[in-house]
Amino acid sequence: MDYQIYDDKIVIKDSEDFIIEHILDCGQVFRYSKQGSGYFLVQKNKNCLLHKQEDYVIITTDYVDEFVKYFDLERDYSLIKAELSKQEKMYEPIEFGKGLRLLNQDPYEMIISFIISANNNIPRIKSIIEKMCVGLGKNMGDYYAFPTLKELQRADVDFFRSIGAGYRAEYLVKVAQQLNSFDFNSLYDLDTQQARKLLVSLMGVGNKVADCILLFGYKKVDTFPVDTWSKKVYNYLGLPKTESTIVMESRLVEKFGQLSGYAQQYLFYYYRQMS
DNA sequence: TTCCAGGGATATA
DNA sequence: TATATCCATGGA
Repeated sequence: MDYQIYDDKIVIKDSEDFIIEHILDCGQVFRYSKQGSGYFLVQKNKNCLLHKQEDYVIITTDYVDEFVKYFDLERDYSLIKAELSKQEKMYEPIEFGKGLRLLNQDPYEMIISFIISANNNIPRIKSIIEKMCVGLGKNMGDYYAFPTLKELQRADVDFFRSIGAGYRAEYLVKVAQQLNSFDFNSLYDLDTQQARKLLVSLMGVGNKVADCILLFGYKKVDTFPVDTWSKKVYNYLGLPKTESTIVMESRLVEKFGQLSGYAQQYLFYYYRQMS
């Protein structure tokens, strides 16, 4: 990725490998909103502003180093796309979402966010998370930080109900306690299967939510989260019929290997936007 | 009114 | 291990 770093901004030369809307709207991130001609984004307690200007994408932020990592700028997505495009029925989805990138997000934030995502839709997920941040997170002036674990533990079931979490309210209270003894960093060094096993021991985390945490929080790209959209994608790809999501996932990961996570994002974005 | 959304927990066999 | 049922909420 061709980019320049300044004190308070990252300047990316206009590229098919970085398109703001593709990155934000592919379902991996929830804390962003339109602001003027650009987008305002928050991760943990840090923020940035994204906008396109003539031949550049500008990321304005006080946390330049963090967001270079966050936006995965060191990775060459043209290679990933070239490789994936060789697969049948992949050319169109990749062309459609050619500017998306897999963000490097905070594992703890992913755990909480994707517990909320279960059997829910994206606008509601965003709304619940935002209310949670306003209610529990630190006031940073222009925005609220994602609540720390300690801040999260101050909330009870009634609070999570009041922000619309529904039956997930009890999961959140329970998992906030479980996370006291959860070694977040240890998962980076484990293989995907071992790490998944630890994650599904958490309340409200099943296979699919675990896969999202592994993919978006830990960059375990040999995962293919199977949700209601992926089930449609599965048929689109023409794989052997099955009702089992476990079988679907294993066939998808077998098909895409170490590029599974990337494939999943292009397909999810394409199929969801087309519907 | 029913269906659906980036599903998971629980009971049951 | 595999399947059936229940679960809050709000938009379509």
